[in-house]
Amino acid sequence: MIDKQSPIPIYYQLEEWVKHNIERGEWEEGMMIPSERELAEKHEVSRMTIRQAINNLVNAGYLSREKGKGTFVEPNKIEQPLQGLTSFTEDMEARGMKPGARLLSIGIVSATEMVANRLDISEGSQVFELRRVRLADDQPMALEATYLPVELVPEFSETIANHSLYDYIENELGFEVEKATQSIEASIVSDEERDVLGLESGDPVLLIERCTSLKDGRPLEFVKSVYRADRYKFYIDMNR
Amino acid sequence: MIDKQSPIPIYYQLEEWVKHNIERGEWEEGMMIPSERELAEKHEVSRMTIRQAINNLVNAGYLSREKGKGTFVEPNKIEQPLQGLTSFTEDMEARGMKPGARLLSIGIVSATEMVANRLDISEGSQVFELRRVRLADDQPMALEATYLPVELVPEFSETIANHSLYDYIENELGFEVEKATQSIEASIVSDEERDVLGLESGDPVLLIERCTSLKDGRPLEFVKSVYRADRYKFYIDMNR
DNA sequence: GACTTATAGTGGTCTATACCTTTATGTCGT
DNA sequence: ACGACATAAAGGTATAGACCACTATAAGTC
Repeated sequence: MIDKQSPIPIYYQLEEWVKHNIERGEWEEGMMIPSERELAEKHEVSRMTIRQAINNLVNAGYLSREKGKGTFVEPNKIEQPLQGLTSFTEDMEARGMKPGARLLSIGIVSATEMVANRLDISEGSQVFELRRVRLADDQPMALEATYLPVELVPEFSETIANHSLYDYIENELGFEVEKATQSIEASIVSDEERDVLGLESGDPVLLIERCTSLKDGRPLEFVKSVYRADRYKFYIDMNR
Repeated sequence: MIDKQSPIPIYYQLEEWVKHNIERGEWEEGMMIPSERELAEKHEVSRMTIRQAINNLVNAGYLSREKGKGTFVEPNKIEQPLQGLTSFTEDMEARGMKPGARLLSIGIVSATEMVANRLDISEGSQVFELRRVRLADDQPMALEATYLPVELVPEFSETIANHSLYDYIENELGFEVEKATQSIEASIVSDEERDVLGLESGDPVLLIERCTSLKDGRPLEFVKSVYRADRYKFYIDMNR
């Protein structure tokens, strides 16, 4: 179960073991897990070691502690990881709609001042540009322009663009997506956007900009979206 | 500096001391802080104790560790703690504007269907209603209506309303604010909102709804806001 | 029966120590 | 001058034990 000779830290092995118990339903939601002292004895490790494992799982939201009572399994962490960074596809599926896309253009362009600023590169650098109309249940939902520095994405095709960008980046390129900064504002649809979104002049839209960064801090992606306000509402959960 | 007799945990006192050093500029951004062993000796505590303090600060984003190198001060965490749940006041201050409010109405009303739903109470229940025009640098920024179940807020006055609601709830009433769910959408200003916000017909606005809950799950507050889109942009940071 | 008091079990804090890996630097031999 | 090796210092992991604060329960008292 736990291999003390392994180069993998014991506390990490314990984390995986606990998560396994939760995911396999061995330990049900709301249930009190064995006490730290019990677990320490069972695995023949120090209590501090089991505490380190539990600490990490509490921080990750799998468990919660209650002084004097015990440690308990928190409800459904299944969909929680999506809470933060979701792709359009994930977002639409969560809303029970069929996601889709219509390609407007794809290619390499010179970064405008705005794009260069957001991606922290020099103006005029080459960037991949991907412009799409995003569909929900085959109806236009948003107009989306994605920009990626060419250095980070050696090969880029339409095929890749239509699959999960995050999956491609994390699994194929081995980069770790760390965080994103979004800005959301309201506006009136512009003349160029109007027809492709199927709107009338004066209709409101939601402008969303997103900058995604890698774990090492390098900007990875800049996305500028224009959502139909009559069909899209942005939801966000926050903790104190 | 550190009081070992205090009921406040030593690691927490150390956290405050480190944060103090950072905020006072004693330890500059990017600088390596003294090693764990040095700090442990200086404060006459165990290395594990100083590590607990540093761990918490690393999780909070104040510091970062690099194995074999040292522990370093991360850049500007000044506005970061507000990342999650911010009041209008905190929000405006973070933007470098002077927050203010003009009271429109305050009192107890019967919950409409929408308010009752959000606060998880029966329709027609009594709720506190607080309607204000929110000002930034003395200019109208948003129209805000706040609803609170009467059971949770025994006494409520205009004075309290003008101070920090969260502080009042956490410190005076002893409730712990846990999380909030927000929805954000774009719209066109309505006729009733137009004049009080100083807008013209057809101007875009950002509609924000927020439901705040206590740690025990009970809904605490429902806020419906209408922000001027020309002055307000919503920012949100997310982690994967 | 109702209240108080002990008691055991829980997580929370803290110590002192040991040994590991990673990083940077200096020293020696060539 | 260059490379190989030793060394020091940093954070990372782990131990065994101690005591504290809080919670629930059982035992005792009125």
